[in-house]
Amino acid sequence: MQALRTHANIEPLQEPNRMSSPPLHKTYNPHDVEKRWGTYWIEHGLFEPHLTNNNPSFCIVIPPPNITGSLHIGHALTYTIQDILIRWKRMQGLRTLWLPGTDHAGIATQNVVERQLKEEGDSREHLGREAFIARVWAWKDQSGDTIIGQLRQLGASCDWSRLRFTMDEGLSLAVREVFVRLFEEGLIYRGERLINWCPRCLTALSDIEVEHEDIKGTLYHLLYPLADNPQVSLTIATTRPETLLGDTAVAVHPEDPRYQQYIGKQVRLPLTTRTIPIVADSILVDREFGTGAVKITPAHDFNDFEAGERHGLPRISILDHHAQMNPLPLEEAQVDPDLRISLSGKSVQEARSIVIDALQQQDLLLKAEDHTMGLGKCYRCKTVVEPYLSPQWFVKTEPLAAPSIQAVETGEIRIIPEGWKNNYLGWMRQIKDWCISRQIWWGHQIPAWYCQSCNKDHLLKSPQGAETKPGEGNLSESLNMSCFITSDAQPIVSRTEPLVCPQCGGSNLFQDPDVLDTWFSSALWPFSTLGWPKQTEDFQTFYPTSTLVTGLDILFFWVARMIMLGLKFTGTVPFRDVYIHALVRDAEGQKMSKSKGNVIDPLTKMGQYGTDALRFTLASMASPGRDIKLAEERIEGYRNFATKIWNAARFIQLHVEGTKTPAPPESRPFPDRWILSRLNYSILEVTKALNNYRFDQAASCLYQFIWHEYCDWFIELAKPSLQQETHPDASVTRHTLLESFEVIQRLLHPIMPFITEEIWQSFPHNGTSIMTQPFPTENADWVDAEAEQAFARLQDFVTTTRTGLALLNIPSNQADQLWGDTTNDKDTACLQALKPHVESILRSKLHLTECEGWPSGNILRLVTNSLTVGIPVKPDRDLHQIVKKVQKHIIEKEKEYARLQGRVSSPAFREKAEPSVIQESEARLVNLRQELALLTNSEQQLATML
RNA sequence: AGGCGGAUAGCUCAAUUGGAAGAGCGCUGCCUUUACACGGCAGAGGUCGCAGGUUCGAUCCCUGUUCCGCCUACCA
Repeated sequence: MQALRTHANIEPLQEPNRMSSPPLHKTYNPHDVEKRWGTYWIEHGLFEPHLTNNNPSFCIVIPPPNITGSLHIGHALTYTIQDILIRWKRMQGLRTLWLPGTDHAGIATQNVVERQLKEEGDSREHLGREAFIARVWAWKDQSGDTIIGQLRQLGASCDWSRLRFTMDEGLSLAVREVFVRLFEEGLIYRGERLINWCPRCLTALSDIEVEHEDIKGTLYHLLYPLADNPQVSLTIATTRPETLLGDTAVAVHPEDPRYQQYIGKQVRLPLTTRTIPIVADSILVDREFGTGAVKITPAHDFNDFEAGERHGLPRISILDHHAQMNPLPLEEAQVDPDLRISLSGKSVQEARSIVIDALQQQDLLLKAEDHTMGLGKCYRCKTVVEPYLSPQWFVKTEPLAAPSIQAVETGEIRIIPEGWKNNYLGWMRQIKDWCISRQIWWGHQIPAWYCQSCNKDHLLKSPQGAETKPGEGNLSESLNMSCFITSDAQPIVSRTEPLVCPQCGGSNLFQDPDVLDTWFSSALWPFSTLGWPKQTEDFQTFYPTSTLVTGLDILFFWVARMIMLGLKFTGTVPFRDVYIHALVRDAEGQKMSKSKGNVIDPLTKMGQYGTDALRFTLASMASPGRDIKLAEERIEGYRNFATKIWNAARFIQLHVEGTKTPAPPESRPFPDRWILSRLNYSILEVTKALNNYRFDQAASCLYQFIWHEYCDWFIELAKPSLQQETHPDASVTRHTLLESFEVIQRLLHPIMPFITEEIWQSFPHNGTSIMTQPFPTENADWVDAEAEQAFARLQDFVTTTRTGLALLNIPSNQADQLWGDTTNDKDTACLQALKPHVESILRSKLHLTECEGWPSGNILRLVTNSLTVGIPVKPDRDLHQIVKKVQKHIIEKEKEYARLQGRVSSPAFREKAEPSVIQESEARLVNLRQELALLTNSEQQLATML
């Protein structure tokens, strides 16, 4: 640790200079303070790592916010936590880098710009691909960095000179490199699969981009007559009757006695002229559910798709990319002509009621019952997602998952809190292939090209299902119209654009129109941002990164995939620790959303209460594994804390100003030794908490120590000696005040960077910034158990005395006035009666040796081992209240006494409990007996006076 | 449907190899004492979700149960 202090990034501790610094303003104005130091830090390059030394590195890559985003409270939490870690490690002398950047957020950004175009009466299709992309870039340049500015406001000490964007040249290079290598190894493939399709965004989505929601639906029981005996029908249960037009089989359980005789026969598919087979499938069919007979619609249901594969069934897709019924496939499906006409162009909902009507007319609808079912929605636009058969690109994930599972199992990557580990492992173990192609324009276009000559038979397939050959119509127009490239086309995958076809030498090539899933480039973030695939200095210094801080919501989207691709391409884990923090909710525990109007805007709160207050609030509530319910009062409370610190600083400044900075004393009075010992303890506690990612514990420890020990006791005790210059302890106290307060600022700095910098700078100091001062470490010289014990007794004595005063309703500030009062008889009698009561309270808290001479006049004199104090008192003449209190006290004590006596007299307890426990219990019993005697006595005396 | 987590003061949350329940906010009372009323001092307030079990002793361990939250999932 000592060695670290000499490193260039950290300024060694020095005697503070004597230069007079401007004193703190009378009132704390967070806005001024934040503005001043926010700029200062950047101007002095304090966020940049110093590469010239050999200290260990510490690196966090930022979870890149979307360029469409603006800072919400969840961001504020995650970035505050990261900044706390970064500032702390930087102060500890590590080569520290927090690498910032933004994500191009494919679908989200495209949606934003498309919405703008719509307002202008324009459209993406009308603009064309190139112009549209140019338009998105223009939008990005204009408002894409909003959130970066807001991050700076938050005090985030990112190295802004290394700002990255997922579509930067370097990052795009990494994307291509990874894509090509995965393709070459057979880990990326194309195929016509059933995928999740958003009919509004007109693109494929991966499994995890679909949000599930339970809705109330209907389970329809439909009759499918046997082809050879229409008198007999199978009853099929379905929630989606409209898809029956695409049925290609009916499945029953092979061992279901009800249906065994029908297996292999045909049914007539209602509303069509087709017949379909009855197959046996034990995987698809649950005998208990519905009727035990299931329709198979391979093109519209994921299970049916798989069942279709097992039985070699054809797939009939009856919906187009807008999830509307389309004439062409309906004709292929041999739907009744009249129905075909009425269905054409209808949405799923409309089609459902038309189909139900038609079935009813033919008496083929047996019944309809309520049924809750899961419904998938697009995570970007909340539109109902439709399973859709289309050619897409996939990553084969299983070979990538195996090492990723191992990395977490062996602890090479730690997930904190550990509870989420199983979540990760469970998902990884049953991972599915990752659909990475998106039918949008904004993003990394897939580096695959097609030769029109080599694929001349069927190259394009329209969303309506029609296949066209190259040369028929305008190619680029077709691609604009969301045509798919058929899955049997041969892609040429390359790092650079090929000029000629390697097969035929022809030059009629065009690039795959799809772009990659946004999360594909995010998955490379920890190494692509550091320069990979080049072996840059940054990459070598900072990779693998140290800690990844994120919310649970992107564990699978992002974290899992970073681990998979990081291991695959760099051979090592991308980070050591994954710290997963909670989600922020409002005070009622509701998820914050604009539509609910319960959004707490961090920027507003920062303006209102100060950034430090917000940061401290977030830190204090970041307990692991729990959602954070943010109540505004908490921010207010910590704003008060900031004010308290400010005023403490002013107090010290006021009393040290103009005096010589005191030399370190040879010996200190015990309150000074006490506060240093407590400070040392706090340093250990805060460090321990930060080491364990317990930001809540660090915060509450700081709060408790600074407010309730340093301010409430130490500063209060310092006052008498500071206020008279001749006091023997004045110089020592000044030194202790200054010294400990400076350490406190450094200890607090990671959480409250602005106010601590302001205070630190306004005190005598040496160095550029508190940021580059060493984080406080343990100081064994400060440990003083004796002083702590002595101080605890003092605190107890003072507190108890004050309690006694309050009990007698004596305002402490009236003490002086009362001092000379003459005593009257009634008061004396009252005090006499109360004596046992007060004494019992005092006795239970203090080790009183005597409680003498009381009442003597109206002076209460208390004597303990070390102190004698005389307190002037005056009883309340209305005794009723006091008697009530005494009686209540007695009841409580009696209850406790009974319980304790039961325990102590139990033979089992005596036999089995530890001796120390027995002793303790017995001692307490004796104490209680005494107290009870005193109290009862007191009560009786008081009662006679009423 | 499965998995995980939570249930402790009016609110938000701590703590505990099982042995007298703790903070903050809020509330009540007193106090404008030259750091701070965004303050000080004191106080009230808890069958530690419900029911069983293990134990001399359970808020803590076990079983069951009820709510709430989250994650995963193909029950048509």
